[in-house]
Amino acid sequence: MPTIDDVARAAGVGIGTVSRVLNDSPLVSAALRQRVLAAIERLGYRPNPVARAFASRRTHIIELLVPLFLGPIFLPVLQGIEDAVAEADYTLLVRTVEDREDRDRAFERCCARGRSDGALALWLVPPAAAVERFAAESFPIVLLNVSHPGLSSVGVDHDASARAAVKYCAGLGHERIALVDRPVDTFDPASPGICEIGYREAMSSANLDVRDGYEQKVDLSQTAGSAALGRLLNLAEPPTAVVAASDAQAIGVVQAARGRGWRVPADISVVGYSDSDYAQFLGISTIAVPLRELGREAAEVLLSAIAQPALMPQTVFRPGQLVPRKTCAPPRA
Amino acid sequence: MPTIDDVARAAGVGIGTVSRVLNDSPLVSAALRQRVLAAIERLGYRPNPVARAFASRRTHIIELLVPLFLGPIFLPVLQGIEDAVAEADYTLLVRTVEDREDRDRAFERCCARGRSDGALALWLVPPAAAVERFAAESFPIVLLNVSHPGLSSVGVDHDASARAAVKYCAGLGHERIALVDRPVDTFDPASPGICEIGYREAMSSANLDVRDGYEQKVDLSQTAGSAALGRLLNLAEPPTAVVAASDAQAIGVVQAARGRGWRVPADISVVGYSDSDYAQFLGISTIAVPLRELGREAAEVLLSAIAQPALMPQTVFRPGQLVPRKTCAPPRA
DNA sequence: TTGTAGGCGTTATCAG
DNA sequence: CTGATAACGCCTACAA
Repeated sequence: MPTIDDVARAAGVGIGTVSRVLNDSPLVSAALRQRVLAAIERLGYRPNPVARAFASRRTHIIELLVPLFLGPIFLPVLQGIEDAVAEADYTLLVRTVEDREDRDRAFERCCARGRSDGALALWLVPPAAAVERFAAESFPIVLLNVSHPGLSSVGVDHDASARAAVKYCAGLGHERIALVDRPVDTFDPASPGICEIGYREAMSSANLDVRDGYEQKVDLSQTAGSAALGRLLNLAEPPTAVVAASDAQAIGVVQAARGRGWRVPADISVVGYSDSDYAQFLGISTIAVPLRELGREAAEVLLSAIAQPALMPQTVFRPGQLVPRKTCAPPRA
Repeated sequence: MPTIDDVARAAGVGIGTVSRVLNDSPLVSAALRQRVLAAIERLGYRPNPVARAFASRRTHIIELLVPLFLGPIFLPVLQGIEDAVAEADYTLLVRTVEDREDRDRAFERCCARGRSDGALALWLVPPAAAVERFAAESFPIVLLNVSHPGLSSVGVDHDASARAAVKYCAGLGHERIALVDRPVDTFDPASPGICEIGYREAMSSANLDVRDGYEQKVDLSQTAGSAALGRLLNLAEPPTAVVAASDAQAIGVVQAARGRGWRVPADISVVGYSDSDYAQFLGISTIAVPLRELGREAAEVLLSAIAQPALMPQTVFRPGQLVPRKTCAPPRA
């Protein structure tokens, strides 16, 4: 492997010049630039990224913390991130997170200054210790679809989504509308639900009661959705419509309902969240979320934070949009 | 950020000793090790990964080349890779590939010695130029679900899968069995189909004719599956069963069939490939592929190649397994 | 505009 | 076992 020295020698210039050419510095005469470029070509020289990172203290790498529960919505988000990152000549380091321990470890390591120039955490609440370190080392981090005081974040307005879903069901004539929510912090069941505020607001402004047990708070999985519906149907006055916090939950709800002999949407209506491929295939009414755009924007915010370390934390909220399909209908008379 | 020098000074030892402690070298007395560890703790020292990589010529990073068309099967594979990689204290660098150009660029860059210690390419045929460079620089690379002479690869035995699918349909009584295949090289439609050999073998050993137009070769998408079925149904003697090279294709086939008023499986049977979540939800009969294991094994092969550069290329084949569900039935009398 | 020298934080190779 | 010291390949003043 040729080094910058070999190139310099071959081109009959100093390594400074080669370095400048490599970094598109304007401080090189056209003639020398040509000679250097030719030498690079001739030798098949490729600058060593690690050495560059070491010397410049810039890895050109962004870390991505990805929980596995994202399922089918991960790919669109990843695409969006790539869209932004590719232009900036950055590369992605991915850490997958399966449980709480993973998450903490990932956040722990991710701040290893030098490993990357910044991090993007998807659907993940950072532990307090990590947040402190980020601040202390002014390590740029952007949260996606979660927010945290003092940190940049890009996400959907969950409460607005919940309001839209409830309003839609109420508009169809439903009065007993339940919520299958998820904790803000996936790994802390005790944390508040992401949609509960919006749900309550919408219920109250539609003059509807939030009955006991109508707020289920479970994880994003299909199984959890099924279980939640089971509990809902055991209520004295079971709901006629269910607003879920993920498409997977909604699918679980639909399956559990059918398993009990309820027809969807004739006997019960269901609204999912995200508009994943599943929702499309299965015809689940849902709230579409601009996943690819979200990914792109989050990456852009992070990249600008890297470029201008003094930047204040930014917060971007995007609206979701209701997509009526086949799982919602007026309640039975 | 404290450096190794700070630690050495704080512990009253040389940096060599600190380095040895960091790398679990046995050549340190228990006493000194304790002192060093204490100093590390006290200073909150964290070794700089880039400096380490630079000095040791080991990045502890593995690159992953991921085509976007993988869809829902990417996550299980990624999990498997993580399973293996996590133990070895490696990290993943991900490059997504959307089209042929992306692929070539990804393979081009991925060999930038120093960026990573090795690469894992999923469902991707490497361009000849890249293969040459890998050989020249003895850069470790493992192909997943694709094979290439001289390179390690881990994958499913596609021909065996096709044989199993055809045999299953034939066993149900089908005689007009068509194949919706995919090119070995996704970005080269002219390359042979991954399943065609197995398909032909199975047809011939079941004494069935491969009629004109019965071998469709398209991309992995649902749309492509629909289109292929359209062509199949326009044939003078349309098939009564279709073996597909992906679940997405199979779903497309089902949708197109229903769109034409054909019932599945009453009028036409369909077998998918991979056993993705989609296939489970939608009840598509398919060939299950051990995706997570595949990912783990591929990563393991790569890690061992990194550890022992002299190792010969390895090839691992795993069988798929037929999962009967709701899209196959005997043909109409 | 260009070349030179110093430094980035570790690892690894030596003597001791 | 331990401590200097020389790489590692590149960037970046600084001097020319």
